[in-house]
Amino acid sequence: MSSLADQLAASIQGLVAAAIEKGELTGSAPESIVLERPKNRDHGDYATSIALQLAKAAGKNPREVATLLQGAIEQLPGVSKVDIAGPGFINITLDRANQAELVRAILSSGATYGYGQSLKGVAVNLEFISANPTGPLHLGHTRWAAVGDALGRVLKAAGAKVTQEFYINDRGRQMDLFGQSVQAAALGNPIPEDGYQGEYIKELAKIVVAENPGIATSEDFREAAYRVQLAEQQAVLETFHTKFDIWFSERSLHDSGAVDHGMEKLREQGHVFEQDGAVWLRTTDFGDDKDRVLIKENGELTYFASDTAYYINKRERGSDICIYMLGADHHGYIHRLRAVAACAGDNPDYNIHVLIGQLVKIMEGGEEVKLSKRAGTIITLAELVEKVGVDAARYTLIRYPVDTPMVMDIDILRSNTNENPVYYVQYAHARIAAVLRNVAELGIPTGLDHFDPAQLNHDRENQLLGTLAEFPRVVAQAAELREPHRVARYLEELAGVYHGFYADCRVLPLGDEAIAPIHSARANLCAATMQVIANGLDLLGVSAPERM
RNA sequence: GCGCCUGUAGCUCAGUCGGAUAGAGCACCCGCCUUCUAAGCGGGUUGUCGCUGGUUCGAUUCCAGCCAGGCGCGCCA
Repeated sequence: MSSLADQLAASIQGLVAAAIEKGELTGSAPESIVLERPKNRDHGDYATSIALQLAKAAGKNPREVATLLQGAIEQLPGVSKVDIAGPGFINITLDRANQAELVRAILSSGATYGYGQSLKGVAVNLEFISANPTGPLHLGHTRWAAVGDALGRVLKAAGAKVTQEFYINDRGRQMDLFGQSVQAAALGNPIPEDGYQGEYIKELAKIVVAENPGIATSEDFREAAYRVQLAEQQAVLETFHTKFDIWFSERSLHDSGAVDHGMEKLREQGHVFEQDGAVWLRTTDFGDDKDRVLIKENGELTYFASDTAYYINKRERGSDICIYMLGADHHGYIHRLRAVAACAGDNPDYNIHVLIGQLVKIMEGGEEVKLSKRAGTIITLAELVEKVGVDAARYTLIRYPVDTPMVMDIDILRSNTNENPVYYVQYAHARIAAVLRNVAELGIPTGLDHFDPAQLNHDRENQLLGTLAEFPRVVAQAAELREPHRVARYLEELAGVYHGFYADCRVLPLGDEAIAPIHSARANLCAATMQVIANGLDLLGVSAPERM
């Protein structure tokens, strides 16, 4: 389903091509024409600068070019007026009744309004969080838990086939230290140097001992505590509405032979070499600043070897695009991972996409809460949710682009005020729900056969319709750029426009006023708005309450 | 030294195929509920878009260099 704006843009492109054909213009027609929504509402519903772009090649004044196109654009269906402004902008005003047909489209599409096909048929592997199963998920993981899950939903809405995946780092030295730490806690011994110090280690020790009487070796402690800790992470993410299709164990990568297989594949591609007794991957062929070791001199595999094998494994499982979401402290991995893709014979500009999330600071009571990754004072995902709730936590983390560092103020998130944007959006939804309850009670007919689009000609209604029309574009762009925050920002704008409409356009009959077509029309407009807010919040994994 | 990210209003931040007078919230001031949810709406005040050049009809946006801040650069995991 293409939007009205897309249809218009295509039509205008046809007109430009025709003008060139007829010799009225010289130069080549652009591949596509962009219709933008002018900031200033006096500039119509849509505007294009196409005349300014064409003027030079045509050897004409931009306003002349615009004038040339003006008449033909005016004849297009759904267009009521075309103005030329400034240096040569073409401002288009839509026919209002025609625009109001959008309400019908939204209500019949329902929960899928806004969904598109831009990534149809593309299989995306979305890996995020991927924590060690050696402790609770903390604030850094939480940003990805929210953004990653929202991005997955957005990509699906754009038609992609998405696999959300959590890579469990359950192999290596950190796991051994973890086992030794839990064992020490259970026996009342001091935690080893470099071990895990947090309070939760003691709790794990108690659980492990209770469930496994007679447990003795640090390996057994490691395995038992691993299971408990992983289950806890899974449970917390469940409450945070973050879902994974696959929990992928690093161990399984080795056990299944996938690492050997990956290594073999890289050898075939000719980028593996030996030096100083170790086996290397020549990542510097593809932009990395140094080559990377796959097998150490002592014969052990590096963590990097797992990474490469895992990438190859994802691709062989059918993923076209592998998206990695990493913390800022891992940004050194960008070139490395892209080089891995290139070494495997892939196109790093298409098959792999590394997103880097900057750090999250958390403020409470005017002071920064310090984070310490493996020691005591960790703010965990569970604690954050306990403080502010799932909706506020998710929404706040999602509404900023991930490449900017962000500050979460616990005090603001706790407050039910306008400073807290999630309430602003949810309130709009609840407000509409209340209006529609009243509509039903008064018996105002709302079926689409009672919907007369010509009733909607107030400026506020027009503005609301224009904003609703943008939603599919926003979703497509959020998917394309991997930026779910765009959906959140759009919802804030939509909520604002609705509140403005609500202030000026009464939906229910006033006093003993008779029920008229305008009431049905507005009720349907409200229902359409509610649908779009609900769809948008769903893409963020945030609830859309009927009452607040 | 190399690499990634950031620099927009007093504060927190939006703003990508380059567009018209650079936006929002908070804060500050003033209005609006005896009929739809005031967690709302309307109005007022606030800017060398880090700096310097380049590209062009036009640059906060693209390019180069510089300045400032954050983070990282192991045969660790």
